[in-house]
Amino acid sequence: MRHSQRREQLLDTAITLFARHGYHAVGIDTILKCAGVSKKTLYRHFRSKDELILAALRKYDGRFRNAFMRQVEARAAEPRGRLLAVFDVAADWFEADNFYGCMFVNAVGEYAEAETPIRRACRDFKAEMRRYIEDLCRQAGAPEPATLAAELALLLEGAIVTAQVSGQVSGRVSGPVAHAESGASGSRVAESRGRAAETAKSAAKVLIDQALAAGAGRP
Amino acid sequence: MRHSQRREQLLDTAITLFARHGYHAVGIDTILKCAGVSKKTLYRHFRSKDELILAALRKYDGRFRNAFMRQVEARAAEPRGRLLAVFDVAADWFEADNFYGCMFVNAVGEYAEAETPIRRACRDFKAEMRRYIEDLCRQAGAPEPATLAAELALLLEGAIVTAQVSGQVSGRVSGPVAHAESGASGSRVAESRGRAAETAKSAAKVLIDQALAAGAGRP
DNA sequence: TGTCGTGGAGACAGATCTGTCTCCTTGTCG
DNA sequence: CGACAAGGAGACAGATCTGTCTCCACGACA
Repeated sequence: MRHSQRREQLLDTAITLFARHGYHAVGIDTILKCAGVSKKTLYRHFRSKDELILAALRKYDGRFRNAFMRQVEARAAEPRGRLLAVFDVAADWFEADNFYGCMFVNAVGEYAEAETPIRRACRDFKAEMRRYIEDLCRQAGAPEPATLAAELALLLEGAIVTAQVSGQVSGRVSGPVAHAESGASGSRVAESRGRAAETAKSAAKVLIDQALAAGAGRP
Repeated sequence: MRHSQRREQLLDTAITLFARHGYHAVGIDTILKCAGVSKKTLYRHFRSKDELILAALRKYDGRFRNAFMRQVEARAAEPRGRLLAVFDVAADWFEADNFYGCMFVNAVGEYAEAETPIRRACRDFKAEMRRYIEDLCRQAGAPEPATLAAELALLLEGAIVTAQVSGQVSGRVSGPVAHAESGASGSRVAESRGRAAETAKSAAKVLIDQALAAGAGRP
């Protein structure tokens, strides 16, 4: 395996484990075992666990935003349609098995103290997402794209958290003991989480229409 | 000190520390030292750390919801005014020094796996908050109080997370080293976090008015 | 005054964590 | 073929974590 391949393997494993279990809860040894990489290799690429976390967040940032935007653009061609498609893409995300909320929000929850690079990475991610929504708002002709974008971003953020907290856990991952009611519960779980996205979408529609109407009524 | 006083002292300390640093990051010994209580006493009251966390969340749940509702009701008498006051109360909360986001959301981030009592406590908290908002929506005469409440709850949730992630850290707590720019930065921080609440409030106004207008136009 | 429950202080076990270091294998390139 | 860098496996140090246990002080009450 090539030098850089190991690095990516390490980061991918770290992303998966941190997303699922949290940051403090996942030890270095666990990541190493899952990635099939030795400790020496890890510390050759990253100076410390914090640096690994930071690199993982950065990689996830790029990958997530890229996929998100591509999916939004695949779903609709018009700016207004794309603004609404944001919430459809979110619904798909929520219904995935490996949905554990927003990695960045969870990271800030664990690294709240002080102004660490980890916090900065999280702020940057949210700012970029907001900027993308703002671009869509501007293309849609909103008179105050920044304001509308801030409102829609709030709805999206709220939907993510609500889907994370309210949705039951997937169950599939919890171990060898099968739950009694785990028959069709998977899809029921997905449905309950997807509802947050639907609610956000219907609220977004109201806000978008109101903003665009206000823009149209102006000289 | 009385038996039950020690228990409450323990819980209050735990709430403060968990909120600020997270759950895995705070060890038992730290809580004991801050609370001025011995290890024996802790394990007399709680079987394990998880049980302490659960008890802390439950106590915080009651205290927070109580204070929140009292403040909302002190700010406005009419149901519609109270729905909006929710976001003013949130703004005050965000601007407090000891604001570190929602304890429950952070808890779910760290205990995502499996269906633990901790997860359940978090879900219950969010459900109760939503129910309170739904009651206000019903009193305000919304034709579909559950739908409007879900939308407003999403906005509130989004504002909490956004205030937590986007807002700089307070600084005051970070140690003996004073930051160079810590002169009036405290209020600037509070202002940046309060903006999320303002955005949510203006969006809420649109959603509420639209819902109430739809209700008035119906037989 | 003697007894008993409560709690403080902390030693201790056993596990786990991060980060370093050694020993050995493997693959690559001159 | 020979040198050398990369990596695997894992021992190790030192810290920290949870949870149990002992020893002792103190106060309430018969």
